[in-house]
Amino acid sequence: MFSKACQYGIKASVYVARQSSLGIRANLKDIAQNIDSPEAFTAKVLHQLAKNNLLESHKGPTGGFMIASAQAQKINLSDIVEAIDGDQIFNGCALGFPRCDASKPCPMHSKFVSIRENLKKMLQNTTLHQLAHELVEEPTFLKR
Amino acid sequence: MFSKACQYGIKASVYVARQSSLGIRANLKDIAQNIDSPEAFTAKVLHQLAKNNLLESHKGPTGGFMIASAQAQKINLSDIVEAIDGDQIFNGCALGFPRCDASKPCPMHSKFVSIRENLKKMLQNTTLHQLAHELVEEPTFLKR
DNA sequence: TTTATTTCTGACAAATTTGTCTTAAATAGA
DNA sequence: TCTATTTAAGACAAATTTGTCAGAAATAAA
Repeated sequence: MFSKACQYGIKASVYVARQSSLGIRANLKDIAQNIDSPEAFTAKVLHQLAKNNLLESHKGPTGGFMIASAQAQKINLSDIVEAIDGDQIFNGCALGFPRCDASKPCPMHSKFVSIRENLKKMLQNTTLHQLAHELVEEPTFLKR
Repeated sequence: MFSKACQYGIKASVYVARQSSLGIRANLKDIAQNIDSPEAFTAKVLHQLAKNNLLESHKGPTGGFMIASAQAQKINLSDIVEAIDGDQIFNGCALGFPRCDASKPCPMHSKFVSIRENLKKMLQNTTLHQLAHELVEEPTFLKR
């Protein structure tokens, strides 16, 4: 469904947002440990998110990553997913056709659109703030 | 969402079922041409489906692949997907955790379960016969 | 029985995704 | 200014998925 890069990206974003809300700037090592991901690979994902203005990065000692709470309320899961995996998941055909719509549907089209739309809506309606917040009030986990 | 192997598998199954309903046994070359897929790779996928009893294969001249209409009514899309991609799509966690449920949820869990269930139900409730049949009464396409 | 055709099988190759490593660039603090 | 720390960047490596090829096994038909 989502690539590993994307999964790491979501976990990292949730962790950074949560730390930020506590006034703590999270650095790479800290993030990777807390979401149980390979450090160097996670660095790339974080950089990708930073390039898309989905989080702030700061170099140097005391540096690290931040997402202001106000920002976290504006960022949807769909933004993160799209920044890393692209928009294939939102618009793509189940059978991989470059073009597939009601006027020239693949055999799965009519059954698949509503699934895809549900997923899209869920991702577009879920903010990063929500995920980070719910993590606090009723704990959800970022590592096993 | 689905691997390429799985997409080929679905397309091939639909094509074979359709040909079978016309009394025609489809061979590899014919299938690959009509679903616009690499021949050798498709052979592997077909073999995988045959191993799972989702279609019959016959060697030798006039050989090829078949799915009896009665069978096609019993085969669900979920059977095909599971035979090729496994059951990760039905039960897997959005963030990739090996275990993720209400008692120990990942941050996306509560939002994701209904999406996953919808997809599962759709695949379980759609028969191969349906897809192959709809292809006839209101054409859907297997290649572009 | 022989031949031609077709699926089966496994080794190999290419492409993509995932992951690692090293060096550069920035910067906070002594 | 100097040093230590941290992200940025890009080359490289491993793993997985996708795709190819060649020969074996089965079988229909002559």
